Amino acid sequence: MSGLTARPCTAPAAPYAQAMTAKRRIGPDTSETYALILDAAEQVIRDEGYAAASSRRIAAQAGLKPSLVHYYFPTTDDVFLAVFKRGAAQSDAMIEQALTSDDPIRALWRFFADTSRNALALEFVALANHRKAIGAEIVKHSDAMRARQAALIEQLLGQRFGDGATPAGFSLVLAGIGRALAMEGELGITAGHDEARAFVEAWLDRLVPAAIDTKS
Amino acid sequence: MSGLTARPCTAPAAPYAQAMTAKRRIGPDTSETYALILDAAEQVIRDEGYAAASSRRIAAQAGLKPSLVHYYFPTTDDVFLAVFKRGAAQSDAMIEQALTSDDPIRALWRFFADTSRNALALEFVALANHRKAIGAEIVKHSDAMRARQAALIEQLLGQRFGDGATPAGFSLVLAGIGRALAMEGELGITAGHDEARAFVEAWLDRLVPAAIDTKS
Amino acid sequence: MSGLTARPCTAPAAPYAQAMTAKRRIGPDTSETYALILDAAEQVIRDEGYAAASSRRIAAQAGLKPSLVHYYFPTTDDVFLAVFKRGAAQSDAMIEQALTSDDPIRALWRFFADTSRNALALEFVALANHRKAIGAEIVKHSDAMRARQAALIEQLLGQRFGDGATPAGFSLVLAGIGRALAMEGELGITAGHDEARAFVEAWLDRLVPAAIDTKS
Amino acid sequence: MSGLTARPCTAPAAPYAQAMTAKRRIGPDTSETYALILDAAEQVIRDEGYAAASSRRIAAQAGLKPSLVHYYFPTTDDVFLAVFKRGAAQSDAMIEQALTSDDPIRALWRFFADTSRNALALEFVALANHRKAIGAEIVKHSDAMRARQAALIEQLLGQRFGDGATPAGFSLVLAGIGRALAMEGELGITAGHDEARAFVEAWLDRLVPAAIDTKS
DNA sequence: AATGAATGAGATTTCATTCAT
DNA sequence: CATGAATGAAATCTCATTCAT
Repeated sequence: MSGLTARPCTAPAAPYAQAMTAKRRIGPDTSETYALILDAAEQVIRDEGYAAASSRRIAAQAGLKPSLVHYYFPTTDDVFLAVFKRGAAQSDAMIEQALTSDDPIRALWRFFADTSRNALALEFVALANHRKAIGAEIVKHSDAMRARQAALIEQLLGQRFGDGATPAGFSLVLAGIGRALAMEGELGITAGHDEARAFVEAWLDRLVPAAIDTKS
Repeated sequence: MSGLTARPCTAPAAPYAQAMTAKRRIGPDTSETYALILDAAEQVIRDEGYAAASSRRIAAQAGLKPSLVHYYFPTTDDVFLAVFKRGAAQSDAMIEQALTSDDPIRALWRFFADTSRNALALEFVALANHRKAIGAEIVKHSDAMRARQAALIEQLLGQRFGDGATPAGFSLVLAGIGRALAMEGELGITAGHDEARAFVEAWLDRLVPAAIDTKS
Repeated sequence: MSGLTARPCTAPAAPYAQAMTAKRRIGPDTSETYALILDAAEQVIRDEGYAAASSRRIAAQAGLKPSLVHYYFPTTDDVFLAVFKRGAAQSDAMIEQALTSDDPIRALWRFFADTSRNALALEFVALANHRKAIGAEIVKHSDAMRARQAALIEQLLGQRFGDGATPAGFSLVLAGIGRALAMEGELGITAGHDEARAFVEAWLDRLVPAAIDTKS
Repeated sequence: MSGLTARPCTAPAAPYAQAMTAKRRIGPDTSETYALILDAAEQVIRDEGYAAASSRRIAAQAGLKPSLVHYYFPTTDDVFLAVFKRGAAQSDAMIEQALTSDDPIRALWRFFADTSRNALALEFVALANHRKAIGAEIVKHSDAMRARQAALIEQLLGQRFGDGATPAGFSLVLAGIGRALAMEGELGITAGHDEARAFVEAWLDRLVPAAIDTKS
């Protein structure tokens, strides 16, 4: 795979963080170096894929020595998990901001169709295939996010759904279409994109007519 | 699968083989090992992710020596590309079958929401981020598939779309929702799934009412 | 060494040609393919060094399949030896032509200082370090050549050497200076070259004055 | 040899090390392994040719693990370059010593005709054909050496040259003859050697008569 | 006369990780 | 806090060679 070597899963399903907490610093850290490593790791994952995100590569990106990465994150999986958690927290904040904005539904849609966080999320989904800790974290985060959205959508749209849709279903549908647009867009696929966008917007207009006025 | 009489791809990548590409024997004897490798590679990618699909790992899965994998596929990328192309051809066939069935729209929807081909497709999308050859192939295939679907949808549903939807947009929307269901389902996320499914089916019922009778 | 892998010397000091003569064709062959392989091998050795001249690489250069190279030359060393022998024969011819020309001494000097055959010769000398068969062949050829030259120089210049020089010594001196010029010239070293050339020519003029007139 | 306080060259080639090159410890502890690798590499190149100098082979010669060789020299080319540079520095020292001796011209001639450093130098010239970094280093070193010699020869012999020879040309001529003697001698070619040696010495006697007395 | 298949060895390089300091 | 040294494992790829056809 030329450069994409699968790391030997020395501790595949191991208690990846708790057991060695005592040994080395793990978990949120306020130091600059810690953030620097996460930034570098995110960059590498985004640009070259999770398989390229070795501790050496991350250290190089950060301008640090590999040993230091291991000092902060005993295991490379720890880096992945920390990057995911930070990214998930950022997504949460963005969604929270969307949901508390003037026009929550459309803000949510814009978030879903936004390309910026998509490549990273996709890498983590692919990664989840063989890093169970990542998979569990994704599920946890995804469930919480959908529940939060569903609650707010219910409160906002209440009885409006006439097509058999429910808040959670609505959230999933928007997310699915948005993600497809973002993912395909990044690959360079554009056929049907404008039409799909227009279709969703027309649909939202029917569901949330009042917001048309308040929308920027 | 073995019906596509795949030829070993040593020829295209090996520098010394250009002169005799045409003479390459493509009988079943040759294809067996070739198909075996592709099967093994697909299995590994599906189960453990593309990053785990090393020539060693693939060979082990196929019960072959690693050297033999390199004999058929000089480069690991060649394996990926061949697996993708074979998978794409299979998808094409499935879609074609769906589109020529009694109830093409719902068959298409069932294909999109089907979990079986999804993990593999996702791996390739992730892989495409840093393997341009894969990316190009995905785009090519995806564009062709969407065009084919749009043409048939147009012919079937014609003026029925009342929401500003168009055939290509419709295809994308169905694909996006289906993929979200499949991907999340595989991860273990289920919130909102039944509702989303019901919603799509209700929508399809409004668009393709006649088919309700013919559907199983 | 990235691409320069030392071939495992499976049969290092083995009777590299005699023993398997019966098995496969070896030794001078008049077929086109045989010459094609030698041409390709020479090209590769010249351009990329002897270490890059693998049977695969040679086959690629010749547009043939690797198996065919092995069919003509059971061992890669056989290729080297054949290339060397052919090159040596060509050098012999060139020297013979020089020695029978109007101005043999200067023609010999021009041959020595000629760059064209130098890179190849150098590769063979380097190769001789660990392929004893090559080394033996070089010594044999070199001794014969020097003897032939010495005989002719003696006949031409006879008693002219006043500096304690003898024909064989004279031949070696010319060869050494010429080779240095050629070798350094190819590397891009030029300091002192014009001066050395002028020096040799002045020397030859003193030794072979008559030829000044006959020289073109 | 260990007196040149060589630093491990991990720094220059390893991407992650730029920041701390200055901090690299260069104490004897570090240098030992480094020098050990260089010694082993030089030995292998000398005995079996540059093509045999794989990281495995070098490690075996040094009694180290192959990984350790890569730790010090990320790339096999780095080993070659380091060996060349060290050898060049040693040559420089030897030449400097020759040039500052009682009888510099004859000492230089003895250096040129010395067999000990010749095999190695030849390997590097052959290597230079397809390793441009090596080639550049050879040219650089060779030019500097010739200039230094020419300057000193001029100062010593000044107007003595009567045959159209100049200091730089003289240096090249001596080097060429000396190298031919050394190289052929190593191969086992001896025809004309004594005569050539006698010829050069007679020539030097005419050029540097005074030294006859001081010479051992 | 020629060639596809196969294979074991080995070369280069990268990795994660440990450890002593 | 941080890091240089070291190492075993693995990944990718190339080789020479054999063999059956």
